[in-house]
Amino acid sequence: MEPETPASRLNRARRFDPRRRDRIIDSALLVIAEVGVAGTTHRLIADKAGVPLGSMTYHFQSLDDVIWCALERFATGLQSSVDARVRNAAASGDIVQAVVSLVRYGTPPEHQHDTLLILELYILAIRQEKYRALVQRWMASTRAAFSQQFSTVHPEVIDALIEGFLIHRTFSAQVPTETEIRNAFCALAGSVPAKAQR
Amino acid sequence: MEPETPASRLNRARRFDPRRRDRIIDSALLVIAEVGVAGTTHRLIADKAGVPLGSMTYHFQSLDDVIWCALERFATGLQSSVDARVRNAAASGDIVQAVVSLVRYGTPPEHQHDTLLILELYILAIRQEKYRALVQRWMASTRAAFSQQFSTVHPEVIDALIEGFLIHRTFSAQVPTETEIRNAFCALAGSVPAKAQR
Amino acid sequence: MEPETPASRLNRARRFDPRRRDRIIDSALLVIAEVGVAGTTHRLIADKAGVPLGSMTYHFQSLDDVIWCALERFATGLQSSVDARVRNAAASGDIVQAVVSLVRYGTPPEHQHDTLLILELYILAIRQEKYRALVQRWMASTRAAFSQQFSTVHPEVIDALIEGFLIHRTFSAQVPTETEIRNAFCALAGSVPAKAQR
Amino acid sequence: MEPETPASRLNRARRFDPRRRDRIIDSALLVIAEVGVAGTTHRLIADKAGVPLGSMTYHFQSLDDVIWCALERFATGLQSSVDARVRNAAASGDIVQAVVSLVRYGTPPEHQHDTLLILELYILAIRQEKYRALVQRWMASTRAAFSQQFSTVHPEVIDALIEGFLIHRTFSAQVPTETEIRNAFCALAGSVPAKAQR
DNA sequence: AATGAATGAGTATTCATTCAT
DNA sequence: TATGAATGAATACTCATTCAT
Repeated sequence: MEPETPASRLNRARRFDPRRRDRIIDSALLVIAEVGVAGTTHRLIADKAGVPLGSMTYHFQSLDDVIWCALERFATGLQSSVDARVRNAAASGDIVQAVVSLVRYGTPPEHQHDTLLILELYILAIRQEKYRALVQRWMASTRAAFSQQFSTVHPEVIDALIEGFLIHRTFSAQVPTETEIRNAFCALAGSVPAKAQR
Repeated sequence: MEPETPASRLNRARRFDPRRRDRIIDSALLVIAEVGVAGTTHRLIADKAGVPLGSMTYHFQSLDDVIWCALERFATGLQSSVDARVRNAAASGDIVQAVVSLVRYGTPPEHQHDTLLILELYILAIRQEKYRALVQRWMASTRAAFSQQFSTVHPEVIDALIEGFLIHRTFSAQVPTETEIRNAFCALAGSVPAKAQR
Repeated sequence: MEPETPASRLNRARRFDPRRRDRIIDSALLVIAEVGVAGTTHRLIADKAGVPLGSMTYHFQSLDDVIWCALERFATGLQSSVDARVRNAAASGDIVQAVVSLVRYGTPPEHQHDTLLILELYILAIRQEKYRALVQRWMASTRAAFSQQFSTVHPEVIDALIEGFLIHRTFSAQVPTETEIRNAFCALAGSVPAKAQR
Repeated sequence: MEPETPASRLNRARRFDPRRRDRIIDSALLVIAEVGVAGTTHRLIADKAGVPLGSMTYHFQSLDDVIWCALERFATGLQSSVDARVRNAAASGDIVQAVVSLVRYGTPPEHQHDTLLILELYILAIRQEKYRALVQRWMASTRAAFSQQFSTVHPEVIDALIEGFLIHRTFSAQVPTETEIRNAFCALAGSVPAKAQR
């Protein structure tokens, strides 16, 4: 037997873990991405976060509450990421490139992870007002960013094409090339396509 | 008490119901649309179909099997509906109109019902090869139809825009007008927009 | 290993046990008397009845439902027992003796068992309308029986004295003798007491 | 930010609250009356008393301990109240009136509150020696008071009738009138009834 | 062929109690 | 001294699936 140092005892009992709530939310997001909202359980999240089962309902009112916190954090993060990308594009002057990078960001696993969570979010949004409001907030923010940059086209149209590309990328082995994507957005925006622009 | 004739017994017990399997599949689809794949149970489907619980596992290997049969039927039906619409458009010469009608078909409740099932299908497709193959088969078929009609643009691009419009229509109060949709598809296809065409 | 006869297999699996619901109710009553409504659990009842846990919620909607069925059966049984006793007394002409026997019936354990269940019933009756109605039905029936026999006194008074004797008997080492009880009821009824009667 | 004086800190954290234990006991009694011993939890009592959860097990060994303290205080209070009433009656000479007032004291809600606690107490008394002793102590004290006043009848008989009236009053819409109650006690005591007495 | 009684593995959730601070 | 974060044992309940009839 090892002599029990204060440190090891702390580790064993893991009392006072002020970031535990946050860690649980992060783990919840991983679990949702892995097994879906449907398959998500207190146990899976607790195991992934390395916390005892009782900790789940101590920190959250219910499983639905955990899932809500996780997906809200996810949506907020996504929204900031889109906003940042569009702001950068505005600075550099190439909004089309920003949009193209939006639909092609990340490695396939990352991409799949995000798409999955977005789809789960949509399904919840259809049935629950709380999620619907979240999705609408997020969409409105994205479109507001677009409408400043794309003056000639309804931002919803740009948003729809991005959505479609993002989702289809997850399933389709045969995806459009970057040039094709760029041309599509240029066509929608009424501007000349990529090559001619340079 | 009436003497029990073979006929009355037949009626009572509802023996020989060759369409029962079909009725169960239809009910399953309704249940999935109502409560999601996650909330779907043998009991709910059996109740909706008006069949005894034991009937479920008599006619289907498992609950997953019922869900698969239901969603496969749904996807197949959707595919035929799209194919028919595109074929009609080819005959009439206005493929853009066909595509516009695709994203605006149905009353809002019908639309929501279908979008929900499509989203559920996508989520399953990300995790299960069987569903992924189904989705890819369906997408391939749709795109084949488009590629015959839209010669100047990758059919995936048209498909993506349709997808985006369909999904966003479910959440967004503020959707593009028919003219805007038409213009978008015309722009992608490289053709002149709606009004000028006539 | 014994060869498995059809009978032993039946025993092992215990399928098709048409009286199972009844057995569960009886066991529930035993459990309630042992540990109180508060301490009653699905597990305790299932164990006592020798049925698997899943059987409980198959036969009953909820634990409250089991408890209700058990206490309703108990109250109904008690009511018949009182009615029978009073009817017999009416036939024999000695209603006072019938009442005395009511407060002294049973061995102490039986008595305690019943008193406990009655007290539990009262507590539930204070908070839940369903139980209150049951208790009132039972009281009304008892009093109707009394009012036919005791013409000179409000039956509620007789009933109250019985109630008090029954409850106190459970706690008090020092209980009144049969003669004292008899005298008390005679006094209430305005008739001459026991000894003089003979 | 204000500098934190000893006084403000005292106020904030509510340190030194010598009556906290008492407040908890009072709150416990309210909770028991509301939800029963079965439904009583540390959390409910702590909330009602406005103390932190940790305070419960700091001031009491266990939940059972809190409940015990609460019910003991209740029983003691009840006992003093009965004693006082009987002593007053002795002074005024009308013991029957004292007894009648015992079974008719309080508004219906008060009455119900007390009856509930008494019933809870009885149930605990059947199963736990500690509570049984408490109940017996209380009963003995009451009867001692009666036996000084009612010389001709076993005090248990008087006590039983009071008990029955008290409990039935909680359930029965149709209760005896004050005159009937008075007559009943007079009959038991062997004295002439109310009106004739004056 | 068809059923529904039966079961056990699994779920979310509650809560008395512990204990580092 | 007093607290609230933490825990694990226990709870009611759900449900896919099995299988004797």
